[in-house]
Amino acid sequence: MPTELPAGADPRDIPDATVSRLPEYLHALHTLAETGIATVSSEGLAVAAGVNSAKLRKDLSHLGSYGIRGVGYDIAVLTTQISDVLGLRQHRAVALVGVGHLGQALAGYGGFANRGFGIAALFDIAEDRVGTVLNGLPVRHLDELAEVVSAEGISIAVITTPPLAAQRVADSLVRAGVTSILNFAPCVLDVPGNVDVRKVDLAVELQILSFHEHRKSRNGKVAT
Amino acid sequence: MPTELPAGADPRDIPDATVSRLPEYLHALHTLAETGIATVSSEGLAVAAGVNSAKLRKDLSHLGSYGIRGVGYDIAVLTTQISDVLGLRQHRAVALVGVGHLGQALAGYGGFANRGFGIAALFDIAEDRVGTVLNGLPVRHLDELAEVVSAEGISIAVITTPPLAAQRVADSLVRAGVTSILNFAPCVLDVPGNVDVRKVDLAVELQILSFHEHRKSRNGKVAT
DNA sequence: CCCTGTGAAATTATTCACAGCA
DNA sequence: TGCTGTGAATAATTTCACAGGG
Repeated sequence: MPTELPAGADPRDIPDATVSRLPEYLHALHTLAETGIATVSSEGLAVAAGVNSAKLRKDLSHLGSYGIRGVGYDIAVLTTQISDVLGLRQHRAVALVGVGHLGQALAGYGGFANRGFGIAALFDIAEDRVGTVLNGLPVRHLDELAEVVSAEGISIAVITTPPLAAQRVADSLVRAGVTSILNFAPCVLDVPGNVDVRKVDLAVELQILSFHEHRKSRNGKVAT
Repeated sequence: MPTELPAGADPRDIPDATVSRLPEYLHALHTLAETGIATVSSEGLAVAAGVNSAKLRKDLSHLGSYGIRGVGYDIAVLTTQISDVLGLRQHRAVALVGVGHLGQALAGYGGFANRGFGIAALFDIAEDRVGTVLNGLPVRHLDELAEVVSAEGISIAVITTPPLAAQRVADSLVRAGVTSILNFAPCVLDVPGNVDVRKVDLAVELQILSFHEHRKSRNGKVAT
């Protein structure tokens, strides 16, 4: 048995849809924990996370059984369990490339540190940005990437560059050993199969909302 | 009621998964148009958009048939068609509430204007922000929301406030007549059923990547 | 022929509904 | 009795594979 598998849950078997909701559950658990209560029912947690309770129970069942029938879930236990599955028990260092407006906003975003992440290094190529200090972190030149990634043990990076630079940056990141990328540049990245990419495109989100607006405005009946 | 549709595509019948990809196709089409070519095959467009061609064809089939067999799609025609379905032929005014770091970054994000959106108004409640000017737009007090939303014909809003303020802001937006919300605050919003909410949570995206990192690091094989 | 459009099959995700334990 | 965990039913999405038009 090569890799130790703690109990019940093989990460390989957790469906993507479930994985994408686990962070929401974790966040809801943190919020509930602050109110001082010790346990929560699937219905209570589901409401706090904005899903229905059947889906929540099914999701949690993929992690193994950690609830108490007739009572609910122990908030501390479930928090630990989900953090464990998500790999958040170990602090993860993140590199951010592209210190424009969005990059600066993310670099200063308090929400990361509270949730298991720390921006460990900032990179850019603009002469007037390299060397400045942001939130206590120096902005380094992209040329130092490989060195810093290795020194800081970074495996996750965020790209907030203009789209034309993004592919080149992604190539550098991959060469430096980064294996997960969060891409805010509106373009498709071409990376090796072992590298995970998630994309956030702000304009796309608005366009999806636009579709729904449009649909609503055609609301009345459309006669044949 | 008898909501029958005249021709081509009933927006009601376009699956969510397809809607969420249409903006990507549109973006890819714009990029291709800049190269000067007039038509593109499903395979070519699929690569540009980062999906496989069967999925792309199935998606486009929901809009009606706009391809030419043996040739591909006319880029101009398909661009118009998708823009139409997404409701982007009419310019949509967007309000942004919460002019912190992220809000400022979004207010200055050029990507919106190019893609059919304009930030039409900025709101905040902090004394030292209200009255300042950002990118040529004045930051108004949240109290003016209803008035401005009505005057500017705004139906879409972006929330970039701290989570504790977000629900209150959402309530105000709904009262003012906004029916689509893009929420960057890490919290669940409670809104009426006719209001669409999309949520973008930056920490959640990182946590999902963390899961995949964690999985990779347990790499060795676990025998069945 | 080439490439679209699409039924049919396969896969994935959600919801139901209830057995069984605390 | 209340609530979890889960098979079974349903729904949504993706993929296959090929008929048929240009």
